[in-house]
Amino acid sequence: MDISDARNRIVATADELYNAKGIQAVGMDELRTAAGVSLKKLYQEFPSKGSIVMAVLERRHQSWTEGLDATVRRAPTPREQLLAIFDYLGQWFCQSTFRGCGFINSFAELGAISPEVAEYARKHKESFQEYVASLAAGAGAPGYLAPQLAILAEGAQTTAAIAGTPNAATQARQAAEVLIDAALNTK
Amino acid sequence: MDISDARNRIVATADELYNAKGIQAVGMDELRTAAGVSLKKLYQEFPSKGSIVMAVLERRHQSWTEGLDATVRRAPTPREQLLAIFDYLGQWFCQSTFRGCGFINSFAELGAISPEVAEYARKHKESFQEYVASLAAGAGAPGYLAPQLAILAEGAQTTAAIAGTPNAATQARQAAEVLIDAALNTK
DNA sequence: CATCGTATAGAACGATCGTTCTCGGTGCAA
DNA sequence: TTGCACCGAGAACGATCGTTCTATACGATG
Repeated sequence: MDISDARNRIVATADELYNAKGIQAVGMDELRTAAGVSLKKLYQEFPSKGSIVMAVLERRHQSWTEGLDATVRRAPTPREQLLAIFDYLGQWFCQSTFRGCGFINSFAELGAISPEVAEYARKHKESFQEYVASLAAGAGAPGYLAPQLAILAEGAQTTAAIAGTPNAATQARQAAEVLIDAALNTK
Repeated sequence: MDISDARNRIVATADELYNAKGIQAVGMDELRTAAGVSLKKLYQEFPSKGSIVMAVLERRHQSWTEGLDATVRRAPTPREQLLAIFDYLGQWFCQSTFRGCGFINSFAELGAISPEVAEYARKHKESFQEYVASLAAGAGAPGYLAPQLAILAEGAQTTAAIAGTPNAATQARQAAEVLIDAALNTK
């Protein structure tokens, strides 16, 4: 087993467990067992639980960004690229492991007591907003459209998570269509 | 001191502390000290921390519902009543104690390990959606408008919380205006 | 084979959690 | 004054947390 192989497995396992049960509900021993590494190796790879949490957030950010971009890139027109954001959300919501946005959740759980976590969540959302803004700019939309679509996407995530149904994705997508067309026509 | 007076102070203090630091980060001893009651009285009023959490959620639900309705009722027309939702959010976001929706936060923190909390958060969001639906119906809007506005409201809450700015309220309000007018015109 | 460095499983540690118990004081009734 | 029922402060308890330490097994090297 490679050394970074163990590292990856630890982070991947932590990601799953933290998502399924919440960060604070998963102890190091449970993570150790699930990842199949010794406690010593765990602390050899990471100095503390907090650093594992940050590594999980980085992993989530990368996974989310790549997955979103892959879906968006399949859309033929700038307008459909903006709508593809909500298709990506729809796929995500349908996964059985979906339990809400990991950044919203970690912010809610640890944001008040961990400046690192709060800051990383802020950065992640900021990067999403910039991504939406770049797509909106590509569609020739006015600047106010992107924040509106980002808010729709955020709302769809929490609504889907708490309601337990993926309906919010299509509802948000239809709303996005109205907002996009209105923004493009009044331009 | 009345017996229910102590109860109210416990719940009010727990509400503040849980909101400020997160539920799991506030121990019974800290709550006891802040509320100024003995540990014995605390457990005399509530059988467990979980029951305090549920009492806090009930308090939040009542406070939110009443505050929202008071703002909405001041609006003269059905259309402006729908928009008043976002004015209410704007006021809320500007409070220094604002740290996101307490139900989203409690769901993120405890939803996976406490069916009670998850269920109550679901019920709260459901009641909000029904409230929006009743306002939308009063404005003569088609049925699909209310979920769209509710998603906007949810998104504004998480965006404002994580970004740390109240901007999302006005952005969501402007988006709501577009959606409302589009829905009313195509009817 | 003997030896040594390393990795492992799991015990142990201090801290903190939610919860309960004990002790000492206080007000009231007789 | 004496007895008694309550009350608050905080010690105590068992569990669990994150983290570290120890004892044991193993594998490579001479």
